[in-house]
Amino acid sequence: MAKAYSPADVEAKWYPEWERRGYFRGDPHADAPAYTIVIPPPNVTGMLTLGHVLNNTLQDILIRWQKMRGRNICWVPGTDHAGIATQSKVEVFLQDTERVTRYDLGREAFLRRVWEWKEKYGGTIIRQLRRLGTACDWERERFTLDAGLSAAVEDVFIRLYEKGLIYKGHRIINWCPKSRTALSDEEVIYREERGKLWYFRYPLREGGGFVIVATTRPETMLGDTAVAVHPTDPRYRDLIGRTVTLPLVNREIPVVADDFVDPEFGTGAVKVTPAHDPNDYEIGQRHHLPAVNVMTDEGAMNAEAGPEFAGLDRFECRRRVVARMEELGLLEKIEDHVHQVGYSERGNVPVEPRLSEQWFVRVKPLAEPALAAVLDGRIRFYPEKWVKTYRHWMENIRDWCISRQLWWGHRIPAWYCAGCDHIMVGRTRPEACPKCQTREMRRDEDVLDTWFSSWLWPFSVFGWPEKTDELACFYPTDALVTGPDIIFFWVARMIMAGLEFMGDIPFREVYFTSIIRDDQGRKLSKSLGNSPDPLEVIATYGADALRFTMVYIAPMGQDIRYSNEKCEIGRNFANKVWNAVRFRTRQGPCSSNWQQVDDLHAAELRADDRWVLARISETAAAVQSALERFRFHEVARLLYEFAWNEFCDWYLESAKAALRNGDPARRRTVLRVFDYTMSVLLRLLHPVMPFVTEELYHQLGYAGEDDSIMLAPWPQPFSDKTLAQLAAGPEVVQRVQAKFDLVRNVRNIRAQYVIAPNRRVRVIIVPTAPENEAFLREDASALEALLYASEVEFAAAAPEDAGPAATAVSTIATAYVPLAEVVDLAAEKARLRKQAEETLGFLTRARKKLANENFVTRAPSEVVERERQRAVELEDRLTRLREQLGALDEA
RNA sequence: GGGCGGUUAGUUCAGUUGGCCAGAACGUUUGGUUUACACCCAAAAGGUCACAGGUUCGAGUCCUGUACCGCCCA
Repeated sequence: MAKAYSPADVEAKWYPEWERRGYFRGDPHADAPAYTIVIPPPNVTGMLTLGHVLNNTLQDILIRWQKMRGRNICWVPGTDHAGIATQSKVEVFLQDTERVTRYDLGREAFLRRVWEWKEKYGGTIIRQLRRLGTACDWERERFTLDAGLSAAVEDVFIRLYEKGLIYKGHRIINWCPKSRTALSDEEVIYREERGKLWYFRYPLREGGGFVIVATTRPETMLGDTAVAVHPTDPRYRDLIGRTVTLPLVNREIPVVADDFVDPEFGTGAVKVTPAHDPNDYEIGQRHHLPAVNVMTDEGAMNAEAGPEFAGLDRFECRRRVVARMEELGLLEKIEDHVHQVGYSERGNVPVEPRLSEQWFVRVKPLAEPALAAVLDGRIRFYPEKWVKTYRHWMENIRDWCISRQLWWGHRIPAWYCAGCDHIMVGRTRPEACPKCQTREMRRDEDVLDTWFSSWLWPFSVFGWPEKTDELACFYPTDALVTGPDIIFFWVARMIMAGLEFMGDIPFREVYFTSIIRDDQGRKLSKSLGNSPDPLEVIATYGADALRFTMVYIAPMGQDIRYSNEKCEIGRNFANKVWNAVRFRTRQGPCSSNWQQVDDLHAAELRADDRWVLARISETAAAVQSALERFRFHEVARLLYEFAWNEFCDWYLESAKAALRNGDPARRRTVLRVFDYTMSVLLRLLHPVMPFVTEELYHQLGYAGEDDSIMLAPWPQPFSDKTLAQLAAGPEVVQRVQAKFDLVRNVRNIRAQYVIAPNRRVRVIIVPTAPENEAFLREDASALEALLYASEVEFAAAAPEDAGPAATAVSTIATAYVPLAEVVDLAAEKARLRKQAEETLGFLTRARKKLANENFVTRAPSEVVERERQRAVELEDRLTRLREQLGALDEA
């Protein structure tokens, strides 16, 4: 074995092998219970980001864990068609390469080009995922525009239309002037901006005077059809019902009273533009105001804005309107104003609220059962706090605008009769209009929101609406792992769709991942240039290192701060485990019966053996429990700390001594305990670090050529019976840890006195109790090795003949290190005095507690008992420290 | 404006139902070629657990309030 782990070859070797052997395949006819995950489909145009790395690592951990537990795993990968993103990307591409627009090409030809582009460049992310080691069932890879998934989309549209849950309506929607399409409310991102608040004077038609209105969007005044005030506002009571003349346009518009108006905002009088503001639209409805649309779909002014402004871009128009109002003496004042501006998620331009005719889903009837499923616990969220967010959204849900003025996507299956405009919804073009028999008709030009296909993902990937074996076997899926940013877009809607179309929840548990930031706490973004390329990270540190690090630094529910250097954690850890195995391979072939230790008895084992068995069993239990609660970072920490701080630092060092000095039987037993423990450790670690664990499992001979750690059983903690037989319970753990504490104390002396590590010293141990002596004598050679001692002597009291000694006072024993030539009396006294002071401090606090009658009577008896014992130990230690100080005084 | 989260060593964070002598990693200091590992070993220093009250025998943990930071929704 190489001196250091080098991941590249190992990763390149095992991934294709796993895939070739079909380990990732889900079998719909298997006897074993299924465990299913559907991947959150990334955009087909996307590249792998660290967000994907985290997300998919967690899914892979669950899948590999369940595979080892014997479940019939099925992890469905795939991509979505990302309507706006893909269409714009290809438009830019065509513009750059051929200088043509989609309008030049026409719909059919353009779509052919998008498909060509997709075949050529799309799905990069899917290939990149393999580098991470994900155990996806690649034979089931799906794309939201596949024939089957498209059929599901059409089917759902038709069903909901027939049920009256899809309708076409005139409403204010969010319009992206750049992509020239409607967006749903969820696709608008609000950003705080420093803007202005302009105060305009609107002249009253009669009697002179003005009403002053404040606005953040002056250009929309061209579409004003009223001024509104609060009905109880005393300042304006007299104005209600009067008429003002809209400047620049010269339209006569009424002053209306409406509860919506906030008297505190601006002047308390607001302009009303029903065609360009959702709230104004509502006011318009209540007061039967006309809606005047003054803009084109590209965000420029149209003819309704008047000849002076028509054709101007909306922001240019804003400047012109303000300038003209000022000329007319109608600009009262301008204030700085911080407000939220809605941006289009994809287009990254301010959205324009716009009155337009679109298709909507009436979501309320779907939302109610979907909310219930989460509130009654059929679906559980981790961390649970997201339930509140979900609930709030579900209870205030608004209809979902699903039509998009794009070409790339599922075209809406609706036809309009040329004769009577009757709407016909169906899979195919109707022969004739059922109303007027006209045979001429045109199909709706629009496509559906991408989320209208991804909300069906958990069942459409299995062939719905056909009744397939896959659906029967794999639905409902088990866990969903995704980011909290798409809880509304996707998670909530999948729950609605699952309940509506499958009659059952789509998944049982949802884990929301952390948001990844850079080491300064900034979100990762392309423009900041602070998003590392995961493939480069994998090339530098290895896939396992990246996976482990991500999991290790990602606590549940918190943001994580990432930097490439942190991957050293994972790389170093992989190397540590690699080297522990390397040590083992030098000790000869693996034990024949490494799989279990059930037939071993306490008498054959050293305390350190029993300790490591106890600890690996506890670790297995803790890891299992952490996985069940989706506490992934706890899994990583448990394994890291066990492997490094316990197994390598202590057990391996202790085993060295036994292997060097022990008789053949002892040697065999120690190797067997080592092998068993290492095999459990590797299996527990496999879901997080699949490559290195597979490689090491083979290196050690735990798995044959054709076998795999993926097929190895998931480790279980020992039964009570086995624990008793091995005497591997809490007592031995406590004892051994006390021994290690003694060792650390002696090593501290060595460091204090700068004793070269290769210099063996004599250590005299005075145990604090006879059973401690028996315990320490039992495995004296390992103790000697751990202490770097030339010899360990046991004595009943401080040695008198040894000359000046440095003293290590620990619970289990006092250790004397005779150092005639180096001991500095003053320094040694200072050192012991400091310890004595510390001990006294703890002791005082413990005594105070025990003297408190309330504590003794009210605290649980085991807590009181523990405190008593602690006090005894502290007292004992203090006594010994003082004795030693006294002895030094005499010296 | 409404809601949710955070504030613990120099830094990044653990700390599950209150029992803690508050942990880890990185960094720092000291010393190291101990035949698994310098991607390492040993040892050490480093904390009024944001602040102010309260509940409790006992609070990093529960409650109330304040400050600052962040996210989501309007």
